[in-house]
Amino acid sequence: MKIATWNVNSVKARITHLVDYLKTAAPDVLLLQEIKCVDKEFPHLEIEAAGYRAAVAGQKTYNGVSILAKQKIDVVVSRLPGDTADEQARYIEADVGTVRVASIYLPNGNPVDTPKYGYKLAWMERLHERVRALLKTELRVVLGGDYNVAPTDDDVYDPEGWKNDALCKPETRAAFRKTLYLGLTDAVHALHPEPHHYTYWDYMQNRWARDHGLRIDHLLLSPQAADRLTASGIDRGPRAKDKASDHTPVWCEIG
DNA sequence: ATGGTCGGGCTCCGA
Repeated sequence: MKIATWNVNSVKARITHLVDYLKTAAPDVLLLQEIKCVDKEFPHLEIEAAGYRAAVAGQKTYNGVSILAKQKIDVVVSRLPGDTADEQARYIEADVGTVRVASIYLPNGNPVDTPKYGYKLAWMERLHERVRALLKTELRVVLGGDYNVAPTDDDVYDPEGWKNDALCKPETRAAFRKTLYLGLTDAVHALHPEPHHYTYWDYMQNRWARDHGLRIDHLLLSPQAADRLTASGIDRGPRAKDKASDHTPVWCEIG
């Protein structure tokens, strides 16, 4: 089973690229972030024509996550548990076949001297509790998404320039490690430990052409999923296109 | 220190 994650930066603006990706990469499951539309505006017709079903947790203008799959999707939750007052659509979790998957759009957190950073850290603590509960189930779990965390300096083209950014700050990395060390496996890092494999390149300053990127999109696997991990990678193709998202898909294969 | 680029929805916000 091939499971991929992609922050598309507007599913409507990216529908042609998205359908191209489904046809060429043919993932069994695709986790989307930043779809930037409400449920009723989601391009279901195009997705179905490509042979996929969709579960959507939409939101107007910002955020929004989705799960696409060739087979049936049984949604478990459409918001991250732990704060019923939080309306932001950044988490959807479902069973697809024998795998529990989640599409995660972790808050960016910048600027760090505003409540946005506190929201990020609080959200990460809620995610930690959700992961703890998921690991107790002993299911095959694949948590994919835009984590807005570059786990180490190896994941950043210019660590010194980014050291005070919400994606790289020590508190951010500590919170990420705390959840990882519950027993999750980073599917790309496990098979490709070399530094400087990026998943995101800012639109500004010609960063894609210069490979000035960061690795902030991850697929985190429970032990039961990691035992079956056979391959993983970053597919740079979609980022090279005209009118690309600023992120590119990350994938893994669960045997 | 500034401004560089996108998408959405509207003349600015979030990334």
